[in-house]
Parts: sequence; C-alpha cells; structure tokens
Amino acid sequence: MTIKEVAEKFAMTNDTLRYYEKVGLIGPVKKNNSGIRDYSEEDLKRIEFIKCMRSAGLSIEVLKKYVDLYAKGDTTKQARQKLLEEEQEKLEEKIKTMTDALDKLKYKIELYKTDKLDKYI
Amino acid sequence: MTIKEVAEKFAMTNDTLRYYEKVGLIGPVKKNNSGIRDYSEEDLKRIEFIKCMRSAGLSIEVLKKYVDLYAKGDTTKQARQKLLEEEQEKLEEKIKTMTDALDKLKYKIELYKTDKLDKYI
DNA sequence: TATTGACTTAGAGTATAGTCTAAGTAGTAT
DNA sequence: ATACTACTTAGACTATACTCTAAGTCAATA
Repeated sequence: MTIKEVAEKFAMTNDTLRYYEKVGLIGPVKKNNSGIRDYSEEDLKRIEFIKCMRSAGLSIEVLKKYVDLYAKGDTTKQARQKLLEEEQEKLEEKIKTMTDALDKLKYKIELYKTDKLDKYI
Repeated sequence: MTIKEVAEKFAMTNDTLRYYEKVGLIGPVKKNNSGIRDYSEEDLKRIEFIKCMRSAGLSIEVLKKYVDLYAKGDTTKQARQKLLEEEQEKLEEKIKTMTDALDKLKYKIELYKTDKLDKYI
C-alpha cells in the first residue's frame, strides 16, 4: 500500500506518516527498488493504533516509549502493561475534566436560551 | 487578590495569568499605585471560566472571540450563543473520540492481563 | 540605609506536533 | 525524447500555548 493510500485510509497526511516513521513510531517501512514505501498489513495495524491513541491525546513521546518496549520483546510485557494502565488513568481523568467542562458549557448555553445571563462573561 | 494568590487558587502560573491578560482573555486587571495587579471578583469568575474551558481544549483563539463578542455588548448575544453551541458540539465529538480510544486501550490491557496478546504492537 | 523578595515589563525562548520547501529521482503518458 | 506526476530526502518553518530572562520598581525588614 502506498503512502498516499495509507494517508487517505487514515485521514492523515503523507508528511505525518513520514514524520511518525522518522521519530520511530512506525516502520521502518519496506521500500521497493525505487525507494518508494510499501506499507504492510502490520504497518497498517500499527498506524491505526497510533492514530487512535494520538486522537485521544497520548503524546508521541509516550507512544514512542511503548513502541520501543514492544521492540525489545517479551521481557517488557509488564512494563508495557503498566504504561498502558497509566495512560488509561490519565485518559479517564481527562475525559472527566472535559465532561465537567461540557456540563458547564451546556448550562451556560441554557442561560442564553432562557435569557437568564448574569453579568459575568 | 494578588496574582500569586490567583495563580495558587486556580493552579496556574503567574506567567499564564499575565499571558491571558496580554492576549485579551482577561482584564485589563486593575492595578494599585505601585502598578501591582489586584484581581476583582469579576476577574476571578472569568478566569475560572477560561481555565475550565481551556482544560477542555477550547483554544485561546475561540475563547478570545467569545470574550470580544461579550465586550461588544448585548447585540452579540446570538453570536455568542452560536459560538458556544459550536464548541459544545466539538467537545462532544472529542469526548466520544476519547471514549472510543479508552475502550480500545482497556481492551488491549485486558489482552495483557489474560496474556492473549497477538503479534501486533 | 541596605538588602530582600515580590512584583513589573518587553521580548526571547521552549515544547509539541506537525507542515512545508527545495532539490532530486523514477515511472508513465504524449 | 520530453513532460508530467508522484514519490524521495534533509532540513527549515509554523502554530499553539505557554515559560523564561533581564532589567527595573517598590515596600518591608535587618
């Protein structure tokens, strides 16, 4: 699969895909005789995972850490699990923060709808 | 209330408070004879709102737009409500994205716990 | 009176995550 | 053969949101 196809499939840019490869999040992706990337099924699975986690706000840094642990093999299973559990906790907190903000936002919109705005912002 | 007290109250830095003021998100805050900021109750309410919305990911830019509309007075009520409703929608989408990612993360952690990891990342 | 510490400013610097540019190559269409 | 397009690289640039620095003021304490 070419970089263009992958980029379209996952709604990202070629640049981002090459950037992820450069920082070691994916690949190195196999290239043909002309030096053109040909993404494998395995590459795609990893990209999907990375994309999903990035969209949730996990940093490149922490994903890189996970990927590096994975590359070291089975002895890092525990460390990987721990890392994921920590990110899970952070994510849950973040969702809670956002849900609280959403509630406040909804409340404020309600004030607008019922024309009951007080004098503060 | 001094900048230090406000920063402590809202768990942010003096720098961030001054930065928000510089870009027009808050204030201009009243200053005493020595040029030192003295935050009013109204300032605090606004800071709380801004802090809450920022923690949910609303951009400085969109908050600035809201604040500017607010400063223009009652004629902008509709525009403000519309802006908030748009941000509400974005926020709901973002929470959904994050919740989906959280589910995947949990599933992966479950695979680690039950030692059923397949060969992909 | 001297120094300490908290504040002030303008403006430079940093972190994160891309995004863009320039220069070049390979394969296809005319 | 030539032009066109999609790809390649290294490295520079951008956006966002702070964060830090340097130089200075002011009030209170030793």
